[in-house]
Amino acid sequence: MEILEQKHIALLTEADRRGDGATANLRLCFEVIALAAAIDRDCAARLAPHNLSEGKFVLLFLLHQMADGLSPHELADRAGVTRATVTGLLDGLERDVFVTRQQSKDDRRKVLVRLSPKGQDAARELFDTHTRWIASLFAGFDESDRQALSALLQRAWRNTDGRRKAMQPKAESEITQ
Amino acid sequence: MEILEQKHIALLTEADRRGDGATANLRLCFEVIALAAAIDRDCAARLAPHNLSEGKFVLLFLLHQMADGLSPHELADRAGVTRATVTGLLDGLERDVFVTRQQSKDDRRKVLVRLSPKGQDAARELFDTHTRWIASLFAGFDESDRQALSALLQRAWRNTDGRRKAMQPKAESEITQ
DNA sequence: GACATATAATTAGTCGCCATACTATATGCC
DNA sequence: GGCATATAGTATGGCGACTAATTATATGTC
Repeated sequence: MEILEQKHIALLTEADRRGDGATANLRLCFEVIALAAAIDRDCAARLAPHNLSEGKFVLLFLLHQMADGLSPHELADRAGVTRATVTGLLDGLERDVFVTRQQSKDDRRKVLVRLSPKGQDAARELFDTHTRWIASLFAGFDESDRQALSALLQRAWRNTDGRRKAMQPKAESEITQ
Repeated sequence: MEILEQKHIALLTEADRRGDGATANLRLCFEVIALAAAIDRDCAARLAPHNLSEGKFVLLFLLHQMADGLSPHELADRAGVTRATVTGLLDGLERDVFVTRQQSKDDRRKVLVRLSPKGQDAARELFDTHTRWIASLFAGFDESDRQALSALLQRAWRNTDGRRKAMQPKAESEITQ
């Protein structure tokens, strides 16, 4: 049984053939990506029966903490996606009656999103199920395992472009986004 | 600087508040996912200037190894996506003249996909650039680091649903997909 | 008070992925 | 030989993400 996917194996085989020496690092990278992809697939498969996706689940969860409701803008910020994406997710959630949209009184540009009773139930139940499942993936890891894995992941992460870019934003004269 | 994303932090905060004890495992899972997502983003950002996506890059690379061309079906199998997805990717690659489609003579249902000269160049150059970049993410890892990380990832992977399902397909009387 | 600017949400268009359904062609069996 | 079935490729439509543009509303300044 192999954690890697078809495409990774093809890439590795070719890299090996060329003998460029970095094959071991390539494999490692693909293992990280393949594990994450496997977890994402599991997550999607577990949420699908409820008519939910990962993105929708995050919104549900965010709203659950905020009894007063949140605006799409706030949801976007907290979920880390664009407002346009939130609009799309809310369309689905509203259609399936997990959520209601209601115009704000003090600022008529704003919309207030609240959980419906169905949404409340789903959020409460799924949050538990979900966190228990995720935790179970790492069942059997003790504190030293966790620290070892975390440290190794951090070391790789320090080499990503995205993190580099996030490091010196002060030097820029203009923030593009 | 934090490897985790907004949504992960929100989830963790709530789990912590509830004190369900599994927070450390949750965080670990999110770290894996966040690193993989960061790598995927970098990958997309590096390929975008060439008008390529990760999916298209894989096809380019697969074709590069096969001078005689491949059918969409074979491409789908080796890339690990559906034939329909391959059709879409090929549409884009053909539009940008990375690739040509040509009907097979011996089996008129079949199509033979080949790299154009532009595709050849792109594949050769990008394969090198790309593998060097990926390897550089794990620069500084020695063999024991690699084995440690790999072993930890494998342990988590053994707990995924997808892997479980792949383990006993013999017992089923019918293969649903 | 009016106009420039900022902000909120949505719409429209693109992309990559999927599942499903269709068309054309091969193949196997009676 | 002819019909059922399998296979190859594509079309269609959905989802979730993005950017850019649009519309409505606030706000700040002269």
